[in-house]
Amino acid sequence: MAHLDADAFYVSIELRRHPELRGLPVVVSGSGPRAVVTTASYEARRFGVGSAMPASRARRLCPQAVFLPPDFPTYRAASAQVMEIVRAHVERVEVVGLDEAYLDLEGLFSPRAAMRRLIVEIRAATELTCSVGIGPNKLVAKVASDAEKPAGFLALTREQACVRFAEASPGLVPGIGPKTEARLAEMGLRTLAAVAAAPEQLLVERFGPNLGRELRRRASFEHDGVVGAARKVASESRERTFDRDVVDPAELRAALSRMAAELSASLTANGRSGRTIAIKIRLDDFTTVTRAHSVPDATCNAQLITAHALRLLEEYAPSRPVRLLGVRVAGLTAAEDDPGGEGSAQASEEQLALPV
DNA sequence: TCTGGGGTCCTCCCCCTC
DNA sequence: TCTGGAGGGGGAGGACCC
Repeated sequence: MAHLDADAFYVSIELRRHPELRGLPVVVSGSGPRAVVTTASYEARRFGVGSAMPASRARRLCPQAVFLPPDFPTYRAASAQVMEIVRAHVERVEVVGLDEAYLDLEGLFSPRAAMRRLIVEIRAATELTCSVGIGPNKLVAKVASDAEKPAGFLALTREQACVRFAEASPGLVPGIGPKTEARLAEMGLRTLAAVAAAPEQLLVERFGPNLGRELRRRASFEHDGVVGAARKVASESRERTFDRDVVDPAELRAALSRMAAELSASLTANGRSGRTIAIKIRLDDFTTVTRAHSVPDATCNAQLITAHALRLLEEYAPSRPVRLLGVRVAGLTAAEDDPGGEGSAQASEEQLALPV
């Protein structure tokens, strides 16, 4: 299997339109006071700027960097172009986000040569460079593609991956995040080799049967995931972090109503509807609360989603200033799964359920 | 330093039903 | 009639990913 990952994707696309910025530190980020960095060029990364960092901090670390706003429609179009080229070379492709994909290389005569040709073709057609990792499973392929970025190309067996990354911290492996890494460190397990060698019983006692066993397998680069098709969408949401914390209930209601209308429009346009309506509230101290309510029939109706969201907000009645507010519809069914649902043309005639 | 937006999956707990 | 366990669904929170 291979993992293909475009290098600094958003920044690279911006550099196509702004070639004069090549070689300079460039950062793609939002513009508000609470924006975070979406992508940084490798020149900016040398100053310590990285993804998900507050843009304010990025400016302090690298005041000379050029900050550009994200342009997602253009990134989506570029992604589609790249994935079209990938699909012309490989039959089974699992796209993950805009900038990466897993490829099933089974049956290819010369997988490495095929991947070399693919990245040359992507570069010629799009001016974008990619890194590629090849391995016996998705986990090895993913870690291998990250190992020598940018423009990396690395093929490893599982055993080679275990040796090469033995001393790396557990967080190198996808699925082991900062929290799990910290808990492992508390147990004295600070490297992948240490986690792989830890008694399974110890990990199971600390993390439970599922995660405990999975951690040990991942640290040993064992993985049985297949290159699959895109998963069904399970939920859709709209959320917004306010530029300043909001106390006024009327302002919160207005923001929530706007987001509910926007979400409803998107669900309707995509023929989706869902049974669970939820709100998300982040307070000024960063505590995050969710409240949800399930209705008997799947809906994408703006009035209904808004009414339930407002009711959940009213019941929670935030006791502190609100930093973020959001609305989500989950338990989605597509129109073709649910021909009588509100995603269909009959929706307008349907009796609306009142919030209880 | 002060932490986005859009998602998925897992776990725990509670309640209801059988 | 009462009690207890199993199992499912919903709700909440958390970890993780791009």
